[in-house]
Amino acid sequence: MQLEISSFDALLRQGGKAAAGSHGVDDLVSVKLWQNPCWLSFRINFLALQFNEPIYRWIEKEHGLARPEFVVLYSLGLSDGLTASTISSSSGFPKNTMSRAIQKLIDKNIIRREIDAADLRSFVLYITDEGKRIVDQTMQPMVEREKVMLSGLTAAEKLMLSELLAKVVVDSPNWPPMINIEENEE
Amino acid sequence: MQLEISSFDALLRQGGKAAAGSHGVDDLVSVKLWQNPCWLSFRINFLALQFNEPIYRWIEKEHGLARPEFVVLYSLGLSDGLTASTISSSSGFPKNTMSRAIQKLIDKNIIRREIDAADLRSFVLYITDEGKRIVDQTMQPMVEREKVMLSGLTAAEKLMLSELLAKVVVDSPNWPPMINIEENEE
DNA sequence: ACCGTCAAGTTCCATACGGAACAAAATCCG
DNA sequence: CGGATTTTGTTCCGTATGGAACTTGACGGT
Repeated sequence: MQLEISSFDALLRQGGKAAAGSHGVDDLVSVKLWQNPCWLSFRINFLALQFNEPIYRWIEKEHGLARPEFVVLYSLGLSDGLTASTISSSSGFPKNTMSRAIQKLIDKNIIRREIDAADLRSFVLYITDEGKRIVDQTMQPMVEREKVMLSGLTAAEKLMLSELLAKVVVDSPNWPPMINIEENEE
Repeated sequence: MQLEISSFDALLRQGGKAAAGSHGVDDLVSVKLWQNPCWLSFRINFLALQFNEPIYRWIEKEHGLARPEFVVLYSLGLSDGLTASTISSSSGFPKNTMSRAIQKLIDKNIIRREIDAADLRSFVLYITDEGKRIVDQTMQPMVEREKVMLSGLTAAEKLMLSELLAKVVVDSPNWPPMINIEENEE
């Protein structure tokens, strides 16, 4: 069965092609940009990679923290006093990976853990001064990397992009969970 | 050292907050949306996850293909006759991971490999009929997932988002490679 | 108050992952 | 031409990963 491609869908995935020309970008990247029914996921994944790869490589080298560890640390930097499961669900990492990361951070005195009197199963996590220091030192390269990635956009375009992405994220709780597109086999 | 936050940066990361309200979205997600100096990377990574997680779970279950395998297959579906290294560099997966994925796909008769007479080191990869069948069957859920994710945007907004993301991707070859933010230690 | 169910974290274990070393072929360059 | 260098792809190997089972505590209903 061939998919029907509406002309608007075609328009969508060609978005911005006219203005782009063929500057420097890799051949296969071009194809994935302009001849790809899944334009959104490619672009998002590509950009995520462009951010994550250098940043996490640098953090690993500079501070000895793997990605799951840094995710925990960064989350606490934004909002101290979280629990493991909260961080797990907001970040998409499974809870056992988070559990190990938390252990390592505690061993390194980067975070600290207190028993939650209200729920003896869970612990509340707090960032230490050492942890705050690391967050401060990593924030600069991260912000800088984002700035570089956005340097091709005008101020108005950056604002527009920020708004559109936020709007999609905010809408995410409304999406159906995509359990079994085809329930009808087996 | 505290970072200087310009008022435009603050505006940027608050992009779209007024219109959003506080609908359903998780507490920590809210914080990461609105109180996060790295608004771009969070939003991008969050959305990538929302796409990848259900899709790759479904592909694994339905077709027995892991993510690196499917990346190879999908790339060939868009542009047949690629080499391993091309796919590796465009996707961000290391070449040994791609190598293994290619082996598995060949074993499963999903792709096929021919010697490149012009360069005896490399192989040219082609998708088989079975491979085409799988691509056809997976395209529908993937496109559908994107459609769902974008359902909160108007047609004009979708087009704008597509253009902005494409523009950033096209600009990526111009970014400095971020080798050693601070060259001056060790 | 008790029992079944659910939620938070940990541990176990098989496997996938990716860095590094490697072999073979192409390319560069004097 | 011939040796140094780069590129392509594979293999090796230690480690991180994430599914599943498990422990402990909370919760809901009767």
